[in-house]
Amino acid sequence: MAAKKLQSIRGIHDGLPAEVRAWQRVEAAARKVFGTYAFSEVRLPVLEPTELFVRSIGEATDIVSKEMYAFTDQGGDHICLRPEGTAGAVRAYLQGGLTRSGGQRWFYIGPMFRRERPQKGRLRQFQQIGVEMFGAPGPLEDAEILAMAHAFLSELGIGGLQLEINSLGCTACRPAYREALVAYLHERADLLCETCKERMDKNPMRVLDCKVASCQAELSAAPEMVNHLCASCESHFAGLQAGLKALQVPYHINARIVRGLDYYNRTAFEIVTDQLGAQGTVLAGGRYDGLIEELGGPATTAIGFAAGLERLAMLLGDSEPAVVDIAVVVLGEQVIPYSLQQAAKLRQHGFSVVHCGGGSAKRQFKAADREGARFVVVIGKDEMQAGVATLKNMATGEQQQLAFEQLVNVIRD
RNA sequence: GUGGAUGUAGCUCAAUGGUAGAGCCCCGGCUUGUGAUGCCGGUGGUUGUGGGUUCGAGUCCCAUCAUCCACCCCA
Repeated sequence: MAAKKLQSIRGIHDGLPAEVRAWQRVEAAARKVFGTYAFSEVRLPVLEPTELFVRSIGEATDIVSKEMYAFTDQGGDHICLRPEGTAGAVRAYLQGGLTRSGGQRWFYIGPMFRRERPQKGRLRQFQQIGVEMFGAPGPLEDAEILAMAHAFLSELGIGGLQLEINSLGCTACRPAYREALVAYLHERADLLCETCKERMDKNPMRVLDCKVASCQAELSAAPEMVNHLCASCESHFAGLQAGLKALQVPYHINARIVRGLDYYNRTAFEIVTDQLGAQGTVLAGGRYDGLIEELGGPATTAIGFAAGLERLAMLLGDSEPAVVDIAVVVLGEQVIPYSLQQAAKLRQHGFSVVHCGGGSAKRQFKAADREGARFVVVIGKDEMQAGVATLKNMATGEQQQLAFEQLVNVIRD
């Protein structure tokens, strides 16, 4: 070992083959399901101007105030590694001049960066699968987006998930609710935990999802946003639920759901599991009707969500081993060039083929077994001269001599 | 950022302050062209790193790094 051990940065992990296979299962499900809803993939920059997140997520949020990898580059520009995907998507939507091109339905898959204390299901570089819909006026779009999220997770076959929805109200009704909540909290301030006392004025809605049991007890009678919605938010929320019922998407209302990012309004939702410890949110999102205007575009309704790729992959259970169809075992130095040619031909038929590299038959069969090869094609001097190969089925142990054309058909079955 | 637990072979783990081990993996052998079961042998560790205490430290102390768990936050 070298003088100094070189290792990855804290909280930033390598995607080794077994893990990447699990990721690919998640990605494949996303592409398939999102495709059926006519969403298109976009690939957006990892590096963005720091200002973008300050203006969208909000300066006071933890993400912006202490978790961003932000720095000044050699030209003096303030840039950062993106901590989430929505702001960049909006920026691209505006920059791409798409505001007059009708509604946009986008999804993306890629790394995000947040300098948090690492934990299970919480990394400093992690991957999100995100969905954004620009031009999504009504509750119908909310219901369809949620149905799509539900279909995506169903496609993955993950059980034990729960969809929770809430309404955060809008600029018309939220301030009054907020006042009512703050008043309620102040009445019993001395019964709340220390962090909640701090949160009470800074971000009172956050108190609602405090995990301290005594706080939750005090909150049982707290005013809930759902009961303070203005008429239009009220009907929006009702419309969403009607849509979910029509689409048979199971859900329940959780008035405690709050979003950490400033730009959300009305519909907020989370899909949670109890199998991931403290990091149980597997997918979350909501409506953000004000953000596009906030970033300099025309007033545009929008809704989206993001799912944690690693978290989903952890719920998948053991992934399938890599598939190897054929291992080529070659016996005799002089047969090696010929065996290489035959391996190449088998690959042209679309099989995954490993060449065992010669040497003793025992060594090569052992290697074939380790690779999990379904079949072994044995080529020795005799086979070469006769233009055939010995095909062994590794599961059954059966073995037969066949011409290459026949052999291809046997393996296909 | 706060609190707690843990770092010994590639992996999972042993080792009353007194010579660092096992299982699995890997490599080779048990007749000439046959794996996954058996038998035999072999490679592989400055015990995360740096200090300290001690005649002597994997073991005790301090620091540091990393992982895990919880808080916090969030996907």
